[in-house]
Amino acid sequence: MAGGRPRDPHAEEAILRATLDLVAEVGLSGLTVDAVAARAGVGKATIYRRWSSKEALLFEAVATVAEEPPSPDTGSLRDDLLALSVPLGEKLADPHQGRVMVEMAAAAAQDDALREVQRAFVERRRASGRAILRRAVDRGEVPADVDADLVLDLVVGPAIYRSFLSHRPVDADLMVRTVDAVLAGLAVAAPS
Amino acid sequence: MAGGRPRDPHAEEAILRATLDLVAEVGLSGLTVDAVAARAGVGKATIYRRWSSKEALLFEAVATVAEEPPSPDTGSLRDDLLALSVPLGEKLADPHQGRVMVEMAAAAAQDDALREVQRAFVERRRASGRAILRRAVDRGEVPADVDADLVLDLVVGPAIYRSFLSHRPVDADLMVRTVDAVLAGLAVAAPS
Amino acid sequence: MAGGRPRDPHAEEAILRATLDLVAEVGLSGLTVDAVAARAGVGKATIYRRWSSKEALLFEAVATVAEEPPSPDTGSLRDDLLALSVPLGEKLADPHQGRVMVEMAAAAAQDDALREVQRAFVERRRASGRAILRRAVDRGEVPADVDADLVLDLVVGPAIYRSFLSHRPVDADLMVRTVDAVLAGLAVAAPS
Amino acid sequence: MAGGRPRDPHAEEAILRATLDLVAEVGLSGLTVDAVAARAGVGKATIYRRWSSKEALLFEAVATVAEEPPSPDTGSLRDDLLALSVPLGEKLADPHQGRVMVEMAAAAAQDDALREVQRAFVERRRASGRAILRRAVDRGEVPADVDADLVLDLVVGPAIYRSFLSHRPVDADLMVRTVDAVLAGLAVAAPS
DNA sequence: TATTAAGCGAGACGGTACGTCACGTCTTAGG
DNA sequence: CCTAAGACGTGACGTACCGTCTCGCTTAATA
Repeated sequence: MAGGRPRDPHAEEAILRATLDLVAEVGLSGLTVDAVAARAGVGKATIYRRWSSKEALLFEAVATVAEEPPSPDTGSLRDDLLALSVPLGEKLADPHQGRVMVEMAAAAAQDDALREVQRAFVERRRASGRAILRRAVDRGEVPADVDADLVLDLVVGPAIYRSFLSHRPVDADLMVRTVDAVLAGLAVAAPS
Repeated sequence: MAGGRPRDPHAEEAILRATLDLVAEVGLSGLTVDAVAARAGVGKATIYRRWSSKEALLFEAVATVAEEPPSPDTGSLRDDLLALSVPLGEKLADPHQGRVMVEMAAAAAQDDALREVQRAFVERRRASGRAILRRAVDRGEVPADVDADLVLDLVVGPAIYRSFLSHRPVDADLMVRTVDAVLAGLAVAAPS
Repeated sequence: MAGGRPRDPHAEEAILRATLDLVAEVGLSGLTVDAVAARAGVGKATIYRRWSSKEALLFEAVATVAEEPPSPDTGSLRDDLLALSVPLGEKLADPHQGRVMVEMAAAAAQDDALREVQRAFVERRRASGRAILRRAVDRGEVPADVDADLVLDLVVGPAIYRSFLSHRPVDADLMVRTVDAVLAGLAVAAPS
Repeated sequence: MAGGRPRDPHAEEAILRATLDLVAEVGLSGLTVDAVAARAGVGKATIYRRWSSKEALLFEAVATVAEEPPSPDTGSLRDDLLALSVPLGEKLADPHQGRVMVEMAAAAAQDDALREVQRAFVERRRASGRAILRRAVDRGEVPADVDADLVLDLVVGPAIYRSFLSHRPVDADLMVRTVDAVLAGLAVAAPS
């Protein structure tokens, strides 16, 4: 048993593009499936056949354009961490992207499936961060028993906190000072 | 001309209570103005007369029940910081409250007025935190040029980041390890 | 046992005037008590203290400006009837007044009290018409057993029917032809 | 491009039936679109997709159940006219139907489109009446230059006037006496 | 003259219905 | 079986009026 018309890949592409365009224009909360369908020149059913909700659609659309997490290996822990955190800071500093990020976080908070998607998305970036720390351990820059997860939380947390909750500006300088403060803590914890 | 029947404070109270009850039951996204009105035994217009949106209503309801920010003065920077951060961690660890927090953050991201309310709310807590650091400076625990804002971001950020974005558990232990890591950084920055 | 402030006759007058102005502008269905109160510079309670509904208010407002029914006595039945019917035709021919009349009829259809008011209002005009016919009988113009009520119904009915239901124009010529046709019927019923 | 799901004729039917049921129960003014939707098991949008107002809906519902205008041909002008007017009299005599009729007239007075609908509805009945008179002319019962429109206005007007405005009872006897009076006028106008 | 009961403008109150919007599903005809 | 189009039932939205109810004032007639 088989056959039937195959799904049109053009439709998929058009939907994702329309989604990104619209979310940039009106935000996640202002996004409507009707508008996506109209913009993409597609029936609503064609969207729901592929995604279970507009949030799921947005998550995939965002994933589509998200570049691979950077895996920097500059030989310096500080530079590696900055290569990881500065792009995040730039994303949060952009009002559009920052708003969409917190709206996605809110959506994920209410839906187990989306939460898992977002967790996995973040985890991929964290894996890259753990690799950075592993190399730093190998180089002797930090003690072997460093709590990599906590270090990453400390590097990333302040920017998230500022952007999502305390509504103070995020910029590159913040990321630098954050990394330096965290490294200071690692140094004292591991004196020669 | 001044006249007119004054607004009924009982209605105000009933609305806020109904809002809190309902948001605890169904979350911000599941909250409807109709339901609040019904639960409070109030007409919808009575709600809209006071608040411009259900988000604004929720913000005030939450502010109403929010206890004053703790102003601990234990004589120890570490204990003071924990007194500040552990209650936040507990709030985030509760699925209900954590979800509502990120939903409120998303709402604030889309509305200037709400953003300002949230910013002020957070700022009051941060002021308490800056006082803690000032006292620590006075005691000589940390150098006078400590960047209090960054320290507070580092203390709070990881928990926010975990709860909102990376969806890993938050608990008291996390708060302790975070504070200790931050203090380690301060120590090395200010060696005797 | 004592007084209390007497009702302000200025308020009464202002309310009735505002009602007539507004009903001319927006019709009975578009009339709101709030608007009447605002226009009259009066509290809503001051209106409800005097009238039980906006329809009752309108009925009294209209009665206030309604001139006394004409009691023509030209010596000719034809002229007397025309003196009675032509002004009605003019009222119906005016789109504003015609619309308000049918709206008032609809309101009266739903409310016993208003129906009685309207019935009495019409009855006063009919009494004048019956007097006309009585005089015509006295003059020997028509037989003594003429059914005055039916004659009046025949004189007035066509204009009402055209205006309310069949939506064809009403004009003075219609009233003349109607009266002449009715008189023709009377003549044959009372030959020489 | 033509596609799209066709409108469900079952919904249409259910809506019209619910409308008639409800208007019989509560009258036009007591009719609510919500109630129609609930009774018909239909969403409100499904109603608004087809009709622009509850009045428009009612007009169509009434038209749906209105029997074709009688086209009597008894060979007698008197009997033909009675065949036309007596059923109208019965309709007006019924409090329910009479009330709805005047409410519909009031609605038509305020809306051009509805007025045209009602005008056309009445006109169809009037055409039947004109045919009656034409045949009477052919038979030589009345002169060729009879003003058919005026005759019909005279036959129908009194009942309308009584029901809508003067609030006196309408019954079959009234219709008979009206027709006889009108015929008397025609006879004198056309003596052998 | 002091009291007092009712009226006053203003406007908030609990309701009800409005007409709109977006949801996610379903039903067409056609490829 | 997929497609575009678009109607479907559901349910919340924010608005507009309804008729009632305080408010803090007059304003006269009564005691």
